[in-house]
Amino acid sequence: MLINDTFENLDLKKKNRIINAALQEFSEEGYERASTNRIVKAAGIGKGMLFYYFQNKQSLYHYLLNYSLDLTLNDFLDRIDTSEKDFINRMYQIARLKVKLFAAHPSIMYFLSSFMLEKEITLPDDINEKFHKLQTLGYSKMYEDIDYSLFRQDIDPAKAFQLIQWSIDGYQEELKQRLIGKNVHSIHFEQYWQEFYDYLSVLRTAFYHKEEGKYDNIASESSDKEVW
Amino acid sequence: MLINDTFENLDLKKKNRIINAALQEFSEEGYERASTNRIVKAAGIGKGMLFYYFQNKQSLYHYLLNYSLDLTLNDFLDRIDTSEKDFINRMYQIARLKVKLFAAHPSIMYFLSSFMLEKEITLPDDINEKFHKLQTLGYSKMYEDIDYSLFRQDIDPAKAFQLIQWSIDGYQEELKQRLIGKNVHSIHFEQYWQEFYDYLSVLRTAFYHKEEGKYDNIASESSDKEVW
DNA sequence: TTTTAAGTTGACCACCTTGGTCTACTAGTT
DNA sequence: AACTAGTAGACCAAGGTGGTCAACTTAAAA
Repeated sequence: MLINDTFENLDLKKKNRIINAALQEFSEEGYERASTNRIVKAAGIGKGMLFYYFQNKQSLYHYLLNYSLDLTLNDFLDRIDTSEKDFINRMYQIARLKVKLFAAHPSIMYFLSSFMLEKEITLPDDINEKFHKLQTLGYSKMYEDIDYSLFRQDIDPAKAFQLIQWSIDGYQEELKQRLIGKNVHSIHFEQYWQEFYDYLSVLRTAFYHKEEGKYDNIASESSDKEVW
Repeated sequence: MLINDTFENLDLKKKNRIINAALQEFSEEGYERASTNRIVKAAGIGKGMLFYYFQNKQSLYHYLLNYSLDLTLNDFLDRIDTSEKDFINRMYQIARLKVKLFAAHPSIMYFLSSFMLEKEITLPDDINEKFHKLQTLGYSKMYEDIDYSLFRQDIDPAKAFQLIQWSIDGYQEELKQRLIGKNVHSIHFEQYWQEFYDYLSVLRTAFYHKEEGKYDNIASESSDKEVW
């Protein structure tokens, strides 16, 4: 992946400039159309250096992918608290982590999305394995140890799972569209979390059986100090 | 758009070969990256002919877009029956029309999806107007004249609308993923409509207030003779 | 101070693809 | 025979590609 450790020992600002320039180029253009010329230009380094750090374009791509997967594991999956047995609460928690991750590392998230759309990419075994392990882990972190007894008894819980999942995905997707182009720092996330919370309340009413007053306060992690 | 009517008077098979080759190329590659060389090759015509029919690449694109919008209006929007006041039934009807359209003209649907993702496209006024009229019409065909009284009274109908909408979109998206690469004629649509129907039943149970037995048979258009 | 080595640059290369033109050709009609 | 609409594809200048390499700078070692 890397020719030597020159790149890893680089000044952190420079290193990040290069990584971000590359992530952005690859996610906007896809692997094939991505231009190493534009990458070095955006990163503010000479063309030669890129190929001094990385053997070729492909190595660079693999490096970025590996880097992104590691970050997803550490900053997202490993932080999901599976002791939360309420499915809707679990989803709420995951949504917050997702948004947090997106706000902190947007270019990485865009890069991973674009990677998922690539068709003709072949990966070295180790990265491929890492990727699939992550997928499996993600799946279990979402669905394992859920308390089925909360669901209405006249509804198939598996179907309820799916419908709730799709609803949340739909909301997130729409929110993404609505926020496109806005400056991340100018967004008042509170307001959107409130809106999201309202939708979750409706889902609770619709899919759980009634237990008056039990879930008035959904945000168990309300000790959060961040704005979003 | 067209230089003269030579293209419209073309042998229908040839005309469709060209249209489909172009639709496919544009949807797979996007406007900029699409190659007129590949289009003529796939269509089995000489390079010269494309520019004999169309002034340039842009004219061709505009022609295709106009063509696709017309078809969407005639084969989809105009066929939505707004006398159906039940939101879930309306959505069911729309889903069937969508799938029908997709099966009959997949390349057009892919083309329109890809067009929606284009960022730097500017359209001539007439096409732009047609596009926006279609959007408005589509919106009203989906949400106009819906019977709110069917919804549970402890749930905000606007939110229920959205959640049902997102659920259906989610199902369709997942189905698309599952069916990717399969031969369209080998698919047993019956089975998927049944599955879809089951999800809609759940949504009905969750979001409508109880009226025993009233909606056992959702498919009012069960006189359909088609396989799907 | 001199030598060596690591880090860095961008001009350069051979190659490929692009949208569009134009000459030459065919086939059918007058 | 003359004309014309339809057709093909070689050709063009322009511009981009991933990758190389000789030349240069900087800094540490001897």
